[in-house]
Amino acid sequence: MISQEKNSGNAASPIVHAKADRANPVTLREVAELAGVSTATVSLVINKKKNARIADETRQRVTEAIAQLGYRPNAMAKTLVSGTSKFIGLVADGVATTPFAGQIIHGAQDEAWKHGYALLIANTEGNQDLEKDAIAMMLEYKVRGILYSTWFHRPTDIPETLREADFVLVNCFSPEAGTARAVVPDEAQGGQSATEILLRGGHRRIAFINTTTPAPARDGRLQGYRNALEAAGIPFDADLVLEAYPDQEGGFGATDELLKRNVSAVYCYNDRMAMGLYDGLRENGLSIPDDIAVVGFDNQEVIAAHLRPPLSTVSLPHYELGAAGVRMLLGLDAAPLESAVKIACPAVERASVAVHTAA
Amino acid sequence: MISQEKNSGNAASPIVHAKADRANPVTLREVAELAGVSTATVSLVINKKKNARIADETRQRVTEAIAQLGYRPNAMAKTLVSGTSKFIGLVADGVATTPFAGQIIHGAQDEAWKHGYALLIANTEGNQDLEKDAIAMMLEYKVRGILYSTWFHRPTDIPETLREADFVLVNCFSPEAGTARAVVPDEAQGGQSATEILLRGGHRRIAFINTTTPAPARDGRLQGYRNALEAAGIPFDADLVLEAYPDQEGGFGATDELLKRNVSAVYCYNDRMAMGLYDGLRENGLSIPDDIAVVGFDNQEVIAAHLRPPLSTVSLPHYELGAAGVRMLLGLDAAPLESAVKIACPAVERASVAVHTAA
DNA sequence: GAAATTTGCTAAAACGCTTGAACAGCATGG
DNA sequence: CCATGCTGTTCAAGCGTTTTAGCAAATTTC
Repeated sequence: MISQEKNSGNAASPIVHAKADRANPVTLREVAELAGVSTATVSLVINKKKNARIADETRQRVTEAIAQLGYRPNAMAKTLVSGTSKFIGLVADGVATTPFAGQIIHGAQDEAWKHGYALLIANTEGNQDLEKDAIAMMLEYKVRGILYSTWFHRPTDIPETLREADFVLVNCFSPEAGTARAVVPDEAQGGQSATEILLRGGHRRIAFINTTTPAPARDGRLQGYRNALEAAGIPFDADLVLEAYPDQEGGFGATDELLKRNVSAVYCYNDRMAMGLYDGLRENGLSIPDDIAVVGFDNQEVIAAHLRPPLSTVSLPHYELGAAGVRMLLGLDAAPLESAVKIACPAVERASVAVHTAA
Repeated sequence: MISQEKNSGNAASPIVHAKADRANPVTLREVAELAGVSTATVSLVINKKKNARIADETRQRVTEAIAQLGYRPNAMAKTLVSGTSKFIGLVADGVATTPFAGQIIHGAQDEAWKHGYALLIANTEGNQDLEKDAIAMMLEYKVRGILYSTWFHRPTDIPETLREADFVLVNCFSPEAGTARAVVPDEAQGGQSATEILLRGGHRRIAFINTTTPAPARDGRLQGYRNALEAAGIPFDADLVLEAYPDQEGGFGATDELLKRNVSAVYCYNDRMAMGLYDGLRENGLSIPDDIAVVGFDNQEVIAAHLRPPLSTVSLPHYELGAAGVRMLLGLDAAPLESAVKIACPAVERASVAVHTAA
């Protein structure tokens, strides 16, 4: 009476059951009809429900029908019922402004996938309106949660709407502690590791060319340098800390000042400065690592691995940040509200620091 | 009788109407109740239906109710009804293997967003199974279509399942012509532009250091070189075409051979080779651009813009590829099946080629 | 061999929304 | 004043799933 769909038996339909048409996808109902069971049964079979009692023979028939029709579940319908999707949103303020950001996406995507989630990304280029829209979109699509990431490590304000979702800050943190979960690189440990590469190379007079731009990295990387020296019993000499704009030109330009310091090794705030410094040292007829050893920070592959000589440096763990963000979001990793979780920056040793032989 | 939900008037519910609880989102129905209308009306107001006749006063009340409750439509429910989502899938074989890929994502994301679509990305790292799963997932989420992209320009096989969706190949193409829409960089034009930079610089004897690795780029960039020479009336000299592995070491290693050719300018297959060549030329005491002018290809920012001197090169239009892919998918741009659409590689002139004064 | 239990399956409601048909009330035209 | 046409709104079906309660048949228990 109500539904005349079940043309069970009564001729007419020549069972053509063609494969999914792009516009008319195969539904559960059609599978059920072909298998001669109810949609409930098909659903139970598909989802391999533990305590569902289905005869092997039936299960078999359903499986065949599914294969025959090329059935694909409609995730939207599923989500409607369950209330939350298998999406994790990733809001980035610069997907590709830097080669780095890609790695955050990459890490997040891999980890999300591992747990059955797909990544929904939005690039906002820092535009507040776009950001708001992006978050709204994600909320509408019932994402499981949102990763809010920045392309360089910095404090950030938390957009109002973000609080409507479950979220984790990635590569950034809230200035007001205790209000958001966050994961950031461990700059101090990184700075320490960088310095230690040089210490292991036998160097005692080590300069640090820091950036002029205020950032957590600036403070952290300096702190790491001091910690390393202290641990090695070398007094900190403020005169050995220079500052320059954090790019090639900055590194190049710092060469002269550096040479006045009479050091045997330099730790640069980042790889780009190191790249500039390479040019500067070369112009002064100095060779790396024999005359001066150099380490950078960031491990920007295209640069670091291919300079001549290849640059020893410290990796910014972007991939790991993305992955850790997802784990924290899903509650798989501890995610304290009080302070950001710090991810280690592993040292990457290459030829820009000579191996220390004997004492 | 059927529904006892409409507690219209009959006491009991103390109209607390709190704002959206994360677990219990506000629904259309609640908005309707608060505004004292039916859900149909609310829906009509929200979607600003053209031929819906709604009194201004009603419209007003609904709008207020929405604001008051902080209502957010459930996109999944919407999609269920309409049949297709506002998603565009992007399958990439290396999201961040290279800084490039990020730009494809970026371009696709911006363009998609512009048309009200969100990007669903999946990184497969070339893994076939992952790829299949990713495409399946996208199909289940009823994506409007899929962008299938590779991190370097190359022919590709089209996964079986991809054909179940509307799709466009980005930065790759099908070896069997006429079977898929595709968008790729115009390598030949790029090679020609690169060579022309040198020709404009007054150079006549121009070497080309090509890659040893077979790829459309290898053929296209060489063709462009030949086209440019021909247009300038310079006979092609096979002796001026060298080959090397396409990285810094390759460029560096090609220096000696190059110097035997007695040329005044070099066009390198890519920026990384140019970077290596810089080192090689420097070691030979040659200066760029005075002794030898250099152009690269790819415009890999971190390298090209910051070498000393900055490198003239040609951009791979990754951002545009992503954007064009989306437009083709949505039917906004022509998308012939017969052959891939080619996107121009614009020249980027920097200081590695001196300006030509006088003839 | 009746009662109790287990097995295999289905009916139907629910998820939140859209949309065409329908309807009441009112104004207009003849 | 009846037919007609608007206007503003609601009804109710439907989108493709999941899931709980329930039912008939088969099997076991005593």
